[in-house]
Amino acid sequence: MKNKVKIARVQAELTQQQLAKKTGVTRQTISLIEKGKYNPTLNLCLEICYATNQSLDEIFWIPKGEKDV
Amino acid sequence: MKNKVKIARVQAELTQQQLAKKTGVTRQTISLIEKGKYNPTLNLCLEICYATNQSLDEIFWIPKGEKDV
DNA sequence: CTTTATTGTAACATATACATTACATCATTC
DNA sequence: GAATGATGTAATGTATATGTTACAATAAAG
Repeated sequence: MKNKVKIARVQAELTQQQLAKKTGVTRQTISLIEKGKYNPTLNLCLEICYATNQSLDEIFWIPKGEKDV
Repeated sequence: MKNKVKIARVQAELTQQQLAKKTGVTRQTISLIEKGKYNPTLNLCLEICYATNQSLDEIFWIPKGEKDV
């Protein structure tokens, strides 16, 4: 699960704690998602986009074939 | 959970059954997602995109403020 | 060198995404 | 008018996303 959450978060100048609060989850959840250790739900993906002012494609898109490499 | 999975599926000329097979889930899961009755994981969203040749933003984006209306 | 902020991660609990089986409805087709 | 394909949905089970609590490591700050 390669994604760009950490990049988006840093660009938005948020800590994991702050992003967690804005998105309604815990800091641990943000940490694990950044580390690629699990597979967030669409709702949470959208909340992360709103909090960082980016789109789903910008943060979460993975080209076909690059996903489970 | 408003999304455009059904529109994308019909444009790709797939039945629920065929889309389910391509994405590795059951027909019931596809049906419930189309009906907005739950909140798919990012992995499954990506599989649906690949199977229908569309992007995350095209199928799953919801503008801030329109989500939990 | 203690304090504080940020991040990683482990153990255990809970909520929910998804599977399985099954049955119903509605078209179409033979 | 039985048979078949497409879809909706309900009951129950399993896997996993997420919460809670807690501890460790690092770096900056005082």
